[in-house]
Amino acid sequence: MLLIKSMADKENKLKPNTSSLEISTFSDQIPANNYSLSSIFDMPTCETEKGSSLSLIETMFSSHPITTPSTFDLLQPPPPAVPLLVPSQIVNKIPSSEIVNTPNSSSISSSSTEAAANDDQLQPNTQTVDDDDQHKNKKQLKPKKKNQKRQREPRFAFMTKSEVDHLDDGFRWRKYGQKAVKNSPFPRSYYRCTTATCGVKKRVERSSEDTSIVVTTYEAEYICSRVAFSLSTLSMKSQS
DNA sequence: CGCTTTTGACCGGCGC
DNA sequence: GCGCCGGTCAAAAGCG
Repeated sequence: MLLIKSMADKENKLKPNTSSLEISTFSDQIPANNYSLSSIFDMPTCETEKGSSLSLIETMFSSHPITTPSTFDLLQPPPPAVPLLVPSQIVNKIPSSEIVNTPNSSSISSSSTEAAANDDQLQPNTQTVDDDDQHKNKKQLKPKKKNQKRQREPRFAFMTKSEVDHLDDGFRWRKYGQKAVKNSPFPRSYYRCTTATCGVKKRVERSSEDTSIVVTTYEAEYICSRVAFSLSTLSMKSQS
């Protein structure tokens, strides 16, 4: 779990002189009082399973190649940053049902996106696309998948105190949807990573309980790791 | 022109 | 079966 607070002035996208970021990553399997990062030299981690965590270095260079420019290249010279612990109360505000991270979740063979892609590959494409097909309604465009319970990808959320909803986390994202959230005046935005080989999705919504907090939920652990790493890097650079 | 955002419709799971 | 809700699609509009 990474818990960082940084006094940030995130490039031009953020209002200057305003941003105080509190970022936390967590899963619902992690006790609320189980924080780490007591100093900037501690390697922040993304908790994956109960009692285990991956070092960011391990996850960054493991089996998930990223071909994008590195996060370090994309990030601007950091402003002074001060890491500190985030109260566990804030972390607990996220409904646990939203952060799915079962003990077996890390061993799920394919993500929801990948599963969908695999399913598409498995299904023979017997239809030929012509002009008429394009005028068919959406029900016909999508083949139904029966008796396949969709497995949800484990999610990892960052809680960020910021006036800006969509923070620059070093990846390129394309918004593909926005929905009103029940019991919240703020909409939830859905983003898909547009980087090659990166099919990760994320959701961004502002907390209705604390409107200064933006909750960004990633559907891939290694994204979480890289975001955490980039943030910790910002912190370390600012100290030197 | 290519990429991103917007937005209404659609889909599937779930509870009643 | 029906309605609700979260998530996704895709056409149109916007933008650099």
